[in-house]
Amino acid sequence: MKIKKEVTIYDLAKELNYSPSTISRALNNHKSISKKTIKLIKGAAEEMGYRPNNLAAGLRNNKSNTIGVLISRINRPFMASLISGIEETARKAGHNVLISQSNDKYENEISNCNTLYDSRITGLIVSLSMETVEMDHFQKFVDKGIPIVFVDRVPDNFNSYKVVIDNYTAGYSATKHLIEQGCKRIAHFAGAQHRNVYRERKKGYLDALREHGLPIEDNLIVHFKTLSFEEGNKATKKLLKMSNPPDGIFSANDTAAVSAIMCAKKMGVNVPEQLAVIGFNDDPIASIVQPSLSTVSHPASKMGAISAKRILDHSINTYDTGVSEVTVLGTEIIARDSSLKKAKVLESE
Amino acid sequence: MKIKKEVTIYDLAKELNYSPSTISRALNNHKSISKKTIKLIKGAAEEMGYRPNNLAAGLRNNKSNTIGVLISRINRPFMASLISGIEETARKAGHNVLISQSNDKYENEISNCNTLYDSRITGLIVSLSMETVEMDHFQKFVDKGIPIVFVDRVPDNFNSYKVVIDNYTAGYSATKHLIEQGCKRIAHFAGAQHRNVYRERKKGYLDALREHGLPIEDNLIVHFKTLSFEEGNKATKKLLKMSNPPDGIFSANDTAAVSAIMCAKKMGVNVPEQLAVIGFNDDPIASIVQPSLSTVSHPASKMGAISAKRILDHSINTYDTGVSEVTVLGTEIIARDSSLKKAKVLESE
DNA sequence: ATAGTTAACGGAATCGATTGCATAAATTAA
DNA sequence: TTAATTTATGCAATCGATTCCGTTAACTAT
Repeated sequence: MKIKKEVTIYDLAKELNYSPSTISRALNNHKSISKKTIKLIKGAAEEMGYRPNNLAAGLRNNKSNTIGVLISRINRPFMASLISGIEETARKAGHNVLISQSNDKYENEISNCNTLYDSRITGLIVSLSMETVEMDHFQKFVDKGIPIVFVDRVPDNFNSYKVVIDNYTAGYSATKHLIEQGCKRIAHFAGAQHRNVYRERKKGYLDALREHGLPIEDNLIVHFKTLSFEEGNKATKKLLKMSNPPDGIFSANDTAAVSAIMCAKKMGVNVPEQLAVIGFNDDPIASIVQPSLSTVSHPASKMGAISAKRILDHSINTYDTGVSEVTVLGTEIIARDSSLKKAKVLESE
Repeated sequence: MKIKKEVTIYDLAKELNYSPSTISRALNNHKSISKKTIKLIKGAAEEMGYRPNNLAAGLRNNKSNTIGVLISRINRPFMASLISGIEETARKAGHNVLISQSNDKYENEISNCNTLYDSRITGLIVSLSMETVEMDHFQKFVDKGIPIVFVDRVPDNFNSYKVVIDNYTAGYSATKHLIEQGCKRIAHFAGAQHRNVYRERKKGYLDALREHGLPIEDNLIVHFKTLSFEEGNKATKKLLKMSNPPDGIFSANDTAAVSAIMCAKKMGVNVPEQLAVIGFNDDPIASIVQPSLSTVSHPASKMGAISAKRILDHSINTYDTGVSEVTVLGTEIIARDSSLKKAKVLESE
């Protein structure tokens, strides 16, 4: 097959008897080109099927109008929504989005970091892998003045833009919600404690117990590796087999929370009467499981949009490496059937 | 803050007293450079923090080692898995992935198409928007010999690579499954008929009815716009209020199927005894809803991997525009509680 | 020992768009 | 009418990597 030759500004220049400079300026609406000429050139460009070469422009300007995204996994509801928010915002501003997933491996994060750097991205949006502790691989971005926005799973020891939710308050509120429903012995499904999100949620849980005069029992706090369905099942079974089992569970994610509900049902434990459950994220499964899962909703798409905006707004002038600008978004307790003991009581009256 | 200067092959050349050509060749393991020199140069490159500039290389070679992805929405389980598969495969081959979503709008699809083209992507992977009928916006890729892989939602009138599942057989099997479970009056939740996937699934449904001697009733076939939860609810309510309601539903997606189950339960209709339900996609909600939803599983991630491989394997030499190379993947019926009447009967014996 | 090969490397053009610095023409000011 | 601006455009360097042609120098074969 024949492969059509690329139409460049030089072709346009030759065709229209203008210099490439004029063509370039016209296409970019440069003020020193008359409106007449601009219209003429743009018309011809359209007609001749001219399409700008971003690689050439990018090389010249040393930037690619591309936002890099580095996350653990795409196929999680939260992450998919996050990316969706990033993509929408970026595209409206004429930017592209490069994605890469670390699969929660430190090594992959480093290698993806480099690849994204090599593409001369305008900025980087990161949600850290489960394993990441060292942050050296991000330094080259800082050195070059390329903005980094950490989202959700953010580092403690690295100054940069950050977009997070108030995990502490969310954990506190979720726990308080269970307490208000009459729970006295609340278990917690905790995630990896070196990741801010899980650590903060747990802190909120602990403080809520303390401030409401409830005892903290270590054997009611289960530390998960991945907060998976299987892990949740196992943990729930173990908890419910205790001589004095908990009457509530605050899970750091929905997956484990749903598994708890299903496990409890299978074991003949009533939810929420005997065991109230609240999760985190408001995944689609939360509203489908029965009883429907109370949870903490996470403005994922909005977080993506804000992160992208941070990059787009970033200007070399105002940027200062030493500063850590943190955006904290609010969350919302979604009270569904899995925790509403009181409502149930009222209902049956 | 100070912004570090980029380290280029020229810097390496000056530092090591080699020409840029040699540096370039060494970094690419060119055979005409001695192993000693390669080791020396690569060592220095590492030490000086050299990182290749993909924009420059891309401009020179007129390709960016980047795969473009154009889909309707990222935050759908199927799509997220698809992208995940693409990303993994692409990255292993040293390629990047640019994503863009059309939100099912024809206009967005066109504009995203252009933007991706401008980035000189190596190949394009597309799942068509709901609205798309005209295919002109893809022509420029063909003209330039850039491979396009259509996935899942593919065009009828455009020759290219295609990666799909056998929707007809899947629809046939799903319907047959309901018939085998004893259903006599099976309804169908159909999607937009100008999209191959929904059209084929319906065809399979119709043929299964015919071949099993069941009548086709037009009022049991509901055409959806988006197969949403709300639409599903409305449709189910209407069906179940009929004087002789259906005893089975084959839904073209899981969302609508789940809504049918929940609606039926609310109306006091037993699933699967009075109404057997089977969906499509095997979304996470399918195994969570109760009774759990029987469905057709879709190898989303694998489809992504295959699509990416198609692009990577593509060589200008073997490519011919006139040919349409279609890869058809198999699906699997996942029989869960929402359709297993017989198993239930056996269980209660 | 001499022609013929091969190994190892350098020169310089090239990819396409951008932009600082000229320049010519047109307009305005004085 | 002439100098001073303003307007519209062109020239040529530049971004960083690649690659087609050389060119040496070392090596091999006869």
